[in-house]
Parts: sequence; C-alpha cells; structure tokens
Amino acid sequence: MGRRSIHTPEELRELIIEATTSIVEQGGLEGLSAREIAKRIGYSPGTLYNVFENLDDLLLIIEARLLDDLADRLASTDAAGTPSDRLRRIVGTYFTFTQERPKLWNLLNEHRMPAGRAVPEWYQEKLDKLLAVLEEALAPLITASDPGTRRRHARTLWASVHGMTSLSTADKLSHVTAHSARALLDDLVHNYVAGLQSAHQHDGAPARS
Amino acid sequence: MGRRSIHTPEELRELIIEATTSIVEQGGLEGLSAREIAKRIGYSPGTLYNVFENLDDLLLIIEARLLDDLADRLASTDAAGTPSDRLRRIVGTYFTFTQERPKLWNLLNEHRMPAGRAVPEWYQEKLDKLLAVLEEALAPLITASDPGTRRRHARTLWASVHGMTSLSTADKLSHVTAHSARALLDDLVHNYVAGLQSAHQHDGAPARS
DNA sequence: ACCTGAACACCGTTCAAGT
DNA sequence: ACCTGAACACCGTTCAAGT
Repeated sequence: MGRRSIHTPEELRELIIEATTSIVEQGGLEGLSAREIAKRIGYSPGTLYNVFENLDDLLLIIEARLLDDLADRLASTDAAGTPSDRLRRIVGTYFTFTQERPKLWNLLNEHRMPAGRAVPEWYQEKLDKLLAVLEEALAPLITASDPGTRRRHARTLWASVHGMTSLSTADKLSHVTAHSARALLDDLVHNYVAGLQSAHQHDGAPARS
Repeated sequence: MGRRSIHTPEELRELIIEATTSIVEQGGLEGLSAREIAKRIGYSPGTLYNVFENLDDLLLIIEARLLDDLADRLASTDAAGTPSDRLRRIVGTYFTFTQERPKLWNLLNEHRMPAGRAVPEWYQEKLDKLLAVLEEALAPLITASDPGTRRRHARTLWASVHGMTSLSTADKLSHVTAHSARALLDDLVHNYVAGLQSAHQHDGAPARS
C-alpha cells in the first residue's frame, strides 16, 4: 500500500513500545507476538522491522526503561533515619516497584538474548547504576572495608534481593510458603545487615572452609 | 503405519524423558521442540501425545526428577563440623548441583505452566522436601524460636539461595559482577547466619518500620 | 520513502487413516 | 492397539511489490 506517514518515526516508535509494554503487563512474555503488537497499533507486522531490528531489541529497550525508572525511584527514596533504616526503605521501594506491574517486571527474568547475541553495553551500564544506589546505601553499614569488599557486599545483597523478587513475580514463591515475599525480604535484609555489623568479623568476608 | 511395539510403554516413556533432558541440557528450553524430541527417538511427533498429556507435563516430570536428585544429594551431605559449617556445606552442594548442568537447572526458571494450569500437588511436595533439608540444617542456628519463625528463616534462606543460583544459571550475574556466584553465595550465607546469631535480636524477626 | 502482506521456515497439538 | 503424518492455528522475520 505504501507510505502512510500518519505518524512520525518517533511517534511510531513510541506507539510500538507502549503497545508492547501493555501486552506484557497484561499477559507476560507468553502473550506477546509481533502480529499482536502490529494489530494493536494498526500497522502490519513488517512495519515493526522498519523501526526495530527485531523483538529482542525492542524488549531490551523496555527492560532498560524499567531499570531507569527503578533507579530513579531508589535514588529519590527518603534519606532520613539510620543507615540501616534507609537501606531497608530502599529495598522496600525496590520490592514495591516490582510488584506494581509484576508481569512486566518479570520480563527481566523471562527474556533472554538469543544464543550468540550479547547484552549491549548501555544495558549493563543501567544495571550498574542500579547497583550503585544499593552500594551507596550499604556503605555506611560496612566497617573498615576496602572498596572491593563493599562492591562484593552490594552485589551479594542485590543478587539476593533481585533473585527473591524474581521468584515472587514469577509466582514461584507461593508454592513454597504462605509468608509474603515482603516478609522474607525483610528477614533477609535484616539478618544480612545484622551479620555485616556483627563483631565477629573484620570485613564481612566469609570464612572459606 | 500403525503399531511398532519396538519399545514397551515404559521404555518409550524413558526414551522421551532422556531425549528431552539431553536437549535442554545442551540448548536450554529454547532449543526444545516436540518435533526435535520425536526426531531423536525415531518416532513421529504424535507419539509423544500418547505418552504425555503435553510438553508442559513432560517438563514438569523432568523438573521433579531434578528436585528429587538435589534433595538426595543434600540429605547425604557430610554432617561433620559445627552447625554453621554444615549449613554452608549444604548450600555449597546445592550450588554445585545447579552448576553441573546449568541449562537443565535453568528449566526450573524458564518453564512456567500455561495460564490457568496449576502446578500439581506432588510437585509442591518435592519442593517441600527440599526445604525441609535446609530447615533441619538451619534449626541449630536459630536460638529460642518457635517453629513458625524457623520455617520462615528456612524459606528466606532458600529463596535467597535459589534466587541467586537462578540468576547464575540464567547467566544474568556476569553482567553485574566479576565475582563468582559462589563467592556471593558464601557471602550471603555467612552474613545471614551471623545475623541470625547476633545478640541484638531475640528471635531473628526483622523490626518492621 | 514508507508500508503491506504473502512467503518461508518454524511452532504445539489433534486426529483420521493405516497396519 | 499403536503409530503416522497431514492438517490447523499459530510463530518471527524477510522482501518483492505497491503507492
């Protein structure tokens, strides 16, 4: 049929992103297809491939927006109270964010790059920014440690928290316990931080056996 | 063509399970298809549906075997040393098991029941058995706590450990840190246990703010 | 230049037909 | 009774053809 130009390239791009986000939010990755996106925006499937390389790249952009939004939310978390209070509030914000649109958040778990295609650098940078917020909040709680140890603790905490929220949004926690994911998360952070602060250790490094 | 009966129903069932396991082990869930299974065992795709309800049920059986195997391994872990040593050894065994066939283990993360179909009861029981091993190892480390608190701690620990290993087998940890998953896991268990044992708390319950 | 829609090479699952 | 394989309703992606 040829040129329509009802939308500018930028509008079209945004239309696609919004439609895709909405589909995943409602039905998860399994509810998504190129044909379904096309139907919702009133274009043919082929048009998607004028705007994006493929579905993986489109999804990566949506994931990146999620990471950005979450990082913003974490960064603007109330800084009042003790360092321990602040960290717990940040983790709570992290959790709340994931629960607002669980199926959309779960995209980060469900979606994998096809074999051979690596995650782009700008994506990893966004992940690093997220980690940095946690690391900053964690810093006051780690006594006399070198930057390397602090980095490791931040990553341990992130991986635990992220792994647990992933289990929750993938709905694989309810099979195992009646406790809310939030209760387990609070338990985790509370005890991990208490462990970091306990007098029996010098720098929080585990004793390898 | 009709009846061949080269294999007994039990043999055929086992053939299918083995072929499927091998495919997932090599290429993950994305490398799997009913047609590929059929090709490997020398039957037509339709035959799979004489033996299993559908691919989801077949995968569930493979996941259940993984859970059983892991539970056996954990249960037979050396009981020597302090309770804390023992727990760390058990978590180490858990981790090692997942890393032996990471793509196969990752099936537990990638595979979801289709909307509406619930996970069967016998599957949840196998998960519970796994949790029970952790809970038993954790028990000596929790001072003066009611069974409910012990249960929650076991589930917190499991969800953290499982979530972290999932991140690792999904290859989403390497984007974030050069630390080995094993190092983060040791860090987590060390500090979580130290937190549980720290004198500042009565029963390990987090202070809700 | 932009968009379409048929085409290609795949899916999971079903079921009439064959032995 | 057991198994086949064509058929159905889907996929992601490409690209010649149309305006």
